[in-house]
Amino acid sequence: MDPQEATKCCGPMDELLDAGLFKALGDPTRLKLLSCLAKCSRPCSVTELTGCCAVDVSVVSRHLGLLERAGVLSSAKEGRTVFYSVRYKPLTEVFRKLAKAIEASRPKGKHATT
Amino acid sequence: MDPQEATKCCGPMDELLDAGLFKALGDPTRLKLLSCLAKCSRPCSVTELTGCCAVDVSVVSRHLGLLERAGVLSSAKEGRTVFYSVRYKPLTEVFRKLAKAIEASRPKGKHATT
DNA sequence: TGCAAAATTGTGTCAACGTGCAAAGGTAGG
DNA sequence: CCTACCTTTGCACGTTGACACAATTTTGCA
Repeated sequence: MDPQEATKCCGPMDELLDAGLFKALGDPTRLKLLSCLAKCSRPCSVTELTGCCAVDVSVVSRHLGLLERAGVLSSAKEGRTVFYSVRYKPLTEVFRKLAKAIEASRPKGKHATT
Repeated sequence: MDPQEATKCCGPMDELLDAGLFKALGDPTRLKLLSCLAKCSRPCSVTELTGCCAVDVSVVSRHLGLLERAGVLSSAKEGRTVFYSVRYKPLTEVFRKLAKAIEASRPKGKHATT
């Protein structure tokens, strides 16, 4: 198949390759927040999470909001504090499907797959 | 565990969460190139890949170079044309490990995992 | 040797992004 | 009410990133 034709036909990868998700994960500070949140294994507030990285609270708030809009986190307001949690299921699913799709599109034993 | 402490201890996710990789995948044009390359199931030249997206050849060249440096693609020069291929194995592995790590850090049956 | 093709690199432009600081919502408690 | 706390938003600044176009390099071929 030529790349020209490949553009038109859409395989299982196309709906999985979401630029928004990857862009959200493409920042060290946001990655740190996600890692922290995952290691805590519990919902954390914005102020708590601010202790994870060396930036202002306002910046953390913005990052968390972005991660939520990207589908990485979920938030739950409780009084005046907002608790963020990792959306484990969807995130796991996306990466698992992605691995599967890439694996599937690999031409087995035809080309070098370095 | 508090986010403060979580910052210091490094779990299996920390080495997997590479901002460089996600940043490389966080652009629609680059994603299109990757998708095209995967659907073709064969190495493609820069000129060929240019047919995939509506940008200049120079831009495509830069994108492909970036994807290669990020570990997504591999290149093989043949005469005056350069063929790019998807690095299926490492890419699949990263996403599979990522899915595993996120799944593992999920607190089973304790909090809502929306 | 000269020319054409393929790819890269240089340069300038414009939008998007990350950040800090200050101000502004909301919300619980005295 | 009034204050303190948590969070969000507005604004300004500097950096990064994507892009087009032109020039350059490298290679194959007549």
